[in-house]
Amino acid sequence: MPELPEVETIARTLAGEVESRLILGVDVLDQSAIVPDLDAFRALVLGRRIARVDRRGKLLLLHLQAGGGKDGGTIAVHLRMTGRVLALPSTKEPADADALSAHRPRVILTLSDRGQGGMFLLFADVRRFGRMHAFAPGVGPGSIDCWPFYRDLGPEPLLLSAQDFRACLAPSGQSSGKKSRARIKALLLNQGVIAGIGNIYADEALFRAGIRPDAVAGGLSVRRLDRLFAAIRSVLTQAIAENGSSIRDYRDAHGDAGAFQNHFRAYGRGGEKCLDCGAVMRSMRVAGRTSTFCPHCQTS
DNA sequence: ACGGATTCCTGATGGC
DNA sequence: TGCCATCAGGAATCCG
Repeated sequence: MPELPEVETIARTLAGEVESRLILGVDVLDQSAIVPDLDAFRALVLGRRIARVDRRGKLLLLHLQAGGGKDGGTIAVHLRMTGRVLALPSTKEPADADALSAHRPRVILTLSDRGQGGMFLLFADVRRFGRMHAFAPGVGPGSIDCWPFYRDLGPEPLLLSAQDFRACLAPSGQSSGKKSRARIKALLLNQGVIAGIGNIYADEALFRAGIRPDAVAGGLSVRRLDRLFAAIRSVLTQAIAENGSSIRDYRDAHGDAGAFQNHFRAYGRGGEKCLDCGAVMRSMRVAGRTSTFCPHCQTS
């Protein structure tokens, strides 16, 4: 599933292929893939230039430019489970059509020639959970800054101090004085608390920090939270260096798989032996997700 | 108000 | 071999 390292890898591999190109064509093969509706989406992106590609949390962001270099709004792609964004060079041959449809695209953007031939940007997604959102420039209704999911995203884990990490896990507005019973894994998966962590990297970070996924976050010591923060940074950094984790569907913009799945120590290892102590790894459901941990190495 | 459960989707997988 | 139930999960939404 595309989490922070996967989306970062897609952004990096996509940037070199599409930056500075104009969007000349918008083909929507599945209208449920886009927000807003077809006419509005087309009006927001057609003729715009892709100025820059980057990422915020698990969102892939295409920053657009209008005529005269003015802000042209943003395309935000959320890949959810099985989404892919691919850059495919145009060959100007009739075979192009077959090559594109083999990827089962939901949306195809036809991009301008930059001197080395044209390019297609494909959004494909077998499970159809993902979305491609188009936003108007500036702030105000219809701009990305007013999209609640984007506006309320928590901080980037790789641009955060240990102290700020502890602060964002602390329950906000505890006016009643009641202690939160939220599980640590539920908080890590909550994009409004911290952005970009999904099931894979939550399990991997908790394993490396020696903390059970069902531990109550409010009961963890400062020392253990600092250890968790270090584990999150370490696992995300390593995963980016390995171009992400490809379990089944994930590919970068060139269609290449990542390699961090070969370094999993917790995710998907239920019933197998712990690589640290040899105990049998357990799986349980926490925050609605399968969560795998070592009952010996990880504690509440 | 908080936190858990459900829903949306389709392909892979396992049991019989 | 074929069929059917089960599972995977991010985030919106529903519910106790």
